Amino acid sequence: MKAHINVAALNMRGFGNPSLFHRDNKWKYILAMLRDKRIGILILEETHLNPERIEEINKHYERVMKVFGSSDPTNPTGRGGVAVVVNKQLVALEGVKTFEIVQGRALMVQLVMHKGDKINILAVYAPNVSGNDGSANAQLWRDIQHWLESKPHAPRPNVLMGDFNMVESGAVDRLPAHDDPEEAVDALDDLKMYLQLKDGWRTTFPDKKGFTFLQDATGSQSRIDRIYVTDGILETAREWNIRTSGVPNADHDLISVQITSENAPFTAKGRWRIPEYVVKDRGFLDHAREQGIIAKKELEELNMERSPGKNPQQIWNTYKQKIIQKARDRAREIVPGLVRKI
DNA sequence: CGTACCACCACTATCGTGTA
DNA sequence: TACACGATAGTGGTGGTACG
Repeated sequence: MKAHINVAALNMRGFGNPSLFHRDNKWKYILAMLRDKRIGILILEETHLNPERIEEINKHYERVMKVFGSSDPTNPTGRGGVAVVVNKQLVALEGVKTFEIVQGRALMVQLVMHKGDKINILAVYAPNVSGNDGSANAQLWRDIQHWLESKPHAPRPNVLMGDFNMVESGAVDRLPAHDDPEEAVDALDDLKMYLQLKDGWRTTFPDKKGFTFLQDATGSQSRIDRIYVTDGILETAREWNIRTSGVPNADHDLISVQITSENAPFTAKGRWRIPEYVVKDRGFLDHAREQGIIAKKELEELNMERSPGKNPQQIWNTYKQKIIQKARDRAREIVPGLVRKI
């Protein structure tokens, strides 16, 4: 049984050839990506999908994926558009709900993970800022917040991801470095605070330079594609990645993360067990062996004579306590190491 | 089917002008 | 002098249509 799921986002820059069967159509690359990278949920921007195209895709790829989309109101096949693709072979579709918050720009999907946990993913494609004018970009964040405030019974997103078309800190997220308009940064900040969300990649790599968008013409790079999550999700999230997508002519990279549902085994009320990555850890194994030998020696020295302070049960128990303590210590040491390795 | 065309889209850089 | 702002240019793509 799988407790974790790969979530990814990509700006796909159009549909490709208008025929799904044509070799230059992009959707077969999307499918290949879902399979190769074992992506359960994929967020797409600049999809240029109208309802007819969505229907066509859902028919053609019915056995493997389901697409939920929101189209630009004025030019659905020509600009913008967000979509959420569910890999049917990895994620159950029962109980899925969608909320179109801003047409062609913001679409929320609620999915039911195993054990009934719900995950609410808000997919966004923000307007780009032009020069110093961040007003359109800022407006999207305000529109989303107003929508949420006016619908207190709608789900709160615990994942916010997509193409933000701006960065929070120009010094580290752009090359050459430059800040984006304050209006946009502030509006996103407000929404972040309202939803208690954090930039997962930046939290994991506080000073690292990493970019998701390269403009060939100018050589400038930026990290305008991001994934924000709640603390609860951040705790167990792994594998924050920026990778090439394999989709032709998509000039953004694929961003992804592996998340675990909030009540998943590691943090559940259920019995704690030694994580797999600790069981395989050399430091832990050596310690377990050493302590085992010590315990065995103590047992032999007992020579079948028991007393309240010294008996086989007690020796066994202290042995177990020592191993568990070591496992917890190693787990704490290993996890940041794993993250750093990525 | 491929190609040629045209308007449009996305994103960044740069340059001139006004203001502190 | 420094910066904010607005307009514009530049690059390379897209989608739709027409044409062969």
